[in-house]
Parts: sequence; C-alpha cells; structure tokens
Amino acid sequence: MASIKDIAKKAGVSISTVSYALNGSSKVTDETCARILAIAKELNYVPNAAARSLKKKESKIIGAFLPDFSGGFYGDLLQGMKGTLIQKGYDLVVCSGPQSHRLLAEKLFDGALILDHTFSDEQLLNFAELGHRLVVLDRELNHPNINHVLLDNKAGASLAMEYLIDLGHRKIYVVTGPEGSYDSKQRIAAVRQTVERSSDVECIEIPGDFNRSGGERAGKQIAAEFAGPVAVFCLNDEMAIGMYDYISETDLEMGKDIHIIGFDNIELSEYIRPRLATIDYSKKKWGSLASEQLIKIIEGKPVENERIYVTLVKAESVKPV
Amino acid sequence: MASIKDIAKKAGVSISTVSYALNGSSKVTDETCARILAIAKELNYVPNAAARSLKKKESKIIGAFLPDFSGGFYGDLLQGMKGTLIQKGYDLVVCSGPQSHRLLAEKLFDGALILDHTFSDEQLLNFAELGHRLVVLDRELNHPNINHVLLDNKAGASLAMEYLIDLGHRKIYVVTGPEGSYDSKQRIAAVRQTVERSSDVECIEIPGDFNRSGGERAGKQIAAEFAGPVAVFCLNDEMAIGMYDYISETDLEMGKDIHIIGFDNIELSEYIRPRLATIDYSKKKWGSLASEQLIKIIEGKPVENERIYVTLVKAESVKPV
DNA sequence: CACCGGTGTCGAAACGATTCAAACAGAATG
DNA sequence: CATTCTGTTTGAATCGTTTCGACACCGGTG
Repeated sequence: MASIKDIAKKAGVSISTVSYALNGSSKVTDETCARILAIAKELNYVPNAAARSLKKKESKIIGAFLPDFSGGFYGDLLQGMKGTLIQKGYDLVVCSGPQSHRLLAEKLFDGALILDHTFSDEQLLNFAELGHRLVVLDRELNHPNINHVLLDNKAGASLAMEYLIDLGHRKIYVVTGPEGSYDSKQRIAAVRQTVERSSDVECIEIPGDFNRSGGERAGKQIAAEFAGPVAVFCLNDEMAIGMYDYISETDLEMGKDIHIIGFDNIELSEYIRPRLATIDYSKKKWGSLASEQLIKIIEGKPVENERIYVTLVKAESVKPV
Repeated sequence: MASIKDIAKKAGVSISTVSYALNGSSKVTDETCARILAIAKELNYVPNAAARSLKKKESKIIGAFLPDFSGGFYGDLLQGMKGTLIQKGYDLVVCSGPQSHRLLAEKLFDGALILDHTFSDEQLLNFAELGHRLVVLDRELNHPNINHVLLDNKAGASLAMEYLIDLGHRKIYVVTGPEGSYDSKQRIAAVRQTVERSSDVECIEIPGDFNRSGGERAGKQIAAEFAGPVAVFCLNDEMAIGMYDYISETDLEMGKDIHIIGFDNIELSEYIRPRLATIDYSKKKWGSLASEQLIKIIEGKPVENERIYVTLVKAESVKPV
C-alpha cells in the first residue's frame, strides 16, 4: 500500500508538501498540488486511518453499541443516527457484545452512542472520566462528557394502562423487563402509579426479560391461571410476540381471552394478527437526536438532556371487556 | 489518557520493558511485571488502538458491510459472524452505506465481509489487489485475497417454481430483484430453466428491487391484470411482504386469488397471515462460514469457495389450484 | 581468573501521518 | 545593493506502540 512517503519520492518533493497538498492547504502551488494529486491517484493512495488518528487524535468515527444485532427494533434507530452523523462528517459503525467494549476503551471512536445494558454505569462514568464522549439511551448518567436522550417511559406506561382500564379491564398482568433495566423500572413505576389511582384494578407483575422467551414464560403462567378474560401489558413488544407464540398453541385467543398491549411498536407488531396495540415513538428521531447531542459534546457546545415523546397505538389485540 | 510512557516513568523502567510486561513477554521478571501491571491498572491504562495497529499492521477487527441496517434479515447473519470471529480473537463491527467505504480503504480492518451491492466488483478487486482480505456473500469474484460464500440460488429458485407448478399453477408471475444483483440473476436463470422444462407454464417477469416498495408495485400490476387465480414468486421475502401490504387493501386475497412464495425466510414471514411459503437457509451458518473463510485467508491458509444449501418452506400462502 | 551463556533491561528505530518553525527563492522596496 | 516581504517548500518532532539489537549483570565453567 502506497504511503505519503512513496508519493513524495515519486514527486520529488518533501513529505510535508505532500501532506499539505493532500489536505488541500493553500500553502502549496496549484501546479505542485495537481502533480501530487495525480501521482496519489496513480499509486492508489489512501491515507492510513491508524496513522491519521494517532496523530490527530480523532477518527471521525462514531460507535453505536447495542446489546445485539437482532431485529426490527434497531434498524430505524441506526438509520436516524447514520443520517445525522454523515451530515456532520462522521461515520457510524455498530458494535455489540461485551467483547467489543475494548473498541470503546481503545479510543477507536470519537464518541459513542450507547443502548446496551452490558455496560455498567460505573464503566461508562469511568470512560467519561478518561475523556470519552458518550450519549446514553438507556439510563440517566450525569457527567460533563455524557448526555442522555431518554424515552418518556412513564407517559407511555400510563397511556397503556389507562387504555386497558378505560376499556373496562380490571385484572391486568404486567410482564416486566430484566432487573437492572432503567426502562423497565421507569415503566413499572408508572404502572404502579396508575394502578394506585384506580382503586378496583388488580395488577399482577410477572418478571420478564424483554426477550421473546420471557413473553412465552409469562404466557404459560397466565394460561395456567386462566379463569376468564384478562389484560396484559408487556413492557416491550418482543415479549408480547413471545406471548402470541405461546398462546397460539393453546385454545385461548389473543384479543378475546387475553387482551394485550406492548411497548415499542416494533415492525413485527404491525403484521401479527390480531394487530398488537402498543406504545409508539420515533426511533429514527431518537437516533438522530442522540447523534446531534453527541456531536455537540464533541464540539464542545452546550447540551441539554432530551426526551422522546410517545403515543398510544390502539389495535385489535385489546377489546372492551 | 495514560500512555505506556506514563507507566514507564512511574515504574522507573524503560518504555520497552513496559511494553513487554503488558504483552506478557517472558523476558521480564515476574516481580517487575507485577509492579508494572499494578501501575497500569492504577492509571487506568488502555492501549491505544491507532498506535498499535499502525505499528503491528493489524487491528483484530473485521468489518461487515451491509446495504442497510434494517430488519430481521441481517440479525442471524451477524450473529453467525460474530460468534465465529470472537472465537478466533477478532471483533466485528458493522458498517453500511457508500460513505463507509473509506473505512475499508483506510485499512481500519484486518478483513471484511461484504454483502453490499454499493460496492462494485472493480472496487472490490482493486481493494484485494491492494492487499485487503475479503469474503463476498453476494457475488462471485476470483482473486487470491477474495473468497465467496454463496447461496445455492439456483436450487432455491427451482424448488420454489417446482412447488408452484406441482400444485397445478400455470400462470406464474416472477418479481425480480435489481438489475445488477447477482442473486437476482441466478434466481431468474433457474426460474427460466425450470419453466422451459414444463411446456404449459406461462411465466411473466416483473422487475422489482428487493424492497417492499417493489413488491407493492408488482402487486398493483398483478391486481390490475387480475383475471383468476395466479401464482407469484417474489425473488425475496421483502417484496412478498410489500405485496401483502398492497393486496390487503384490495378485495383480492392472498393464498386464494394470489398464491405467493418468497425467498429468504426472514423473520416476518413466519408471522404474516397466511404464512408465507419461502426458501429457507441458515443465515447464521452463512455468517459463520464466511467468517471462517476470511480468517483462513488472513492466516494464509488454503480456502475453497463454499455454498450454502437451501430448503423449501411450504405454507398457506400457496394452495393447490 | 578469563570466558561464556543466559536473563533482564534499555535505547532507538519504525509504522504513516500532521504540523510547527525554519529556510529558501524571488520580487519588491528603499 | 542590501533589506524586507510574500509565498512555497522543507526538516524535524510528535502521536503511542512494538521490536530489534545492544548491553550489563550474574553464576557457572574450564
């Protein structure tokens, strides 16, 4: 691979001149510049990322960290991030899993967007302390190098519960997320608040994991205890899908025996039948807002923590009692 | 951020000794080594990726290039890649879009897995010529630095067509992929071969784009020409979903007026109703096989081009005529 | 005691770029 | 003709690692 040195030799100029020419500095004559660029093209020259970021201490790359590469959930989010970042002159790469933490630590990126519970709060604060710029989407963290863009979980969960209650449901199962999840905690809190306000509602919490399998397990339990129509609020759509999967193999019927609402409005929710009621928000906007915040931090501009608003999606999976 | 130099100063040893200690070289005394490691921990030392890869000319990172971050299709594929690569001591990052080509060019990765039509064949051959190691999943390319792992498109397309024909369908629309797509070309070729073998089949090709919108357009055309039950082979599931979307707004019925089969068996296909008949293959295996090949190339071991086998998934979207 | 081999440590070069400050050439000025 | 200025080019240092070859030290050997 040709380096700047090869170009310099071939052009009979110094390395620094080549560098200036390549970077379009006005210092070098148009003629020299043209000659150097021609030679660069001829030699198939591409700058070496490692060398450049070693010297400049920036890579113009942003890392997005997700818990996994699965499914419809992250597509829009990433698209939102990508669009904004490209516009600001940055590239986006996506990483997943604890093994990839090193990529963050080793300063491969100019900043990172985090929606990944495999990072602990302490880890992230530690990274921030070492100078890494972060935007977190799944927790609240206060540090000058960290900003958070969060969903309005409480509004969403209240919306969902009120929807069920307004339609006359009085026995409501709530399938929760994993212990440590900030989103789950927030949603649970709002559920409890809403239930407290209406005296005659029976609310039963079932621990889940935000995955399909958790929804299946919960479905199993609900089916076993079944004694007449019930409502279920799955704290995310994935678990709702899991519950559909399980219930479809019993003689219970979704939208009739079991009235269900999810949270997230993932792509699948629109296609399953009966269509899943859920809480919607713009994943694309979430991604683009988070990216904007990150760039602001990197550029040293002031930032405010932002919030993403949510709306209720009514559908046939929930009917009046 | 602490560097190796800071550690050296604090430990009162030379830079090289620190480097050896950090890399677990046997040259340095256990005692010195322990002291250095303690100081490194204390200073929150993390090696600098840029510096290391500049010197070592390797990053232990593999890039996966996809056309977009969307949907259920890539999840399993990436999981397959990730699993294998981790095991071999490499990390995986995912890139998308033409802007990200530079990441490949700038030698950020030790190798790349390519399933992305935004790269031209010439570009890839050029990269290979410059020393980049590639495995392509969406084309055939012959170069010592490139390996390909391809689907058995022809078998799949034949399987699909024969399924329709065996069930008595004689008028078959085929919705194709974009012009340049290798997969589309292969599938079309097999379709034509199959049709030639059975004299009384009428086969009408409609250009598509492998996206949902292409399926919608094709659905519109088919609905407009509708004059009794027909079969449709969408060359991928995405387009089939698009066709469902369109047809659901007409008074035609999938699985009755329009019998449809797709290709890829994406996650959604299992959930739409009537369930979509399709061609299945293990995306996870595809990813892991491709990764294995890539590592072999990097390590200079001999490789053979491999093929992924496919199977037919029968479902209610296709009924006998 | 001179010599040798092995161990542990160090200095310096190198990787490929950027960038500061110095050097230089040539034109313009006094 | 000496001086200053402007504009272009250059040398050298630097970023944070790795790694080669040199070197000093030590115990053992002949």
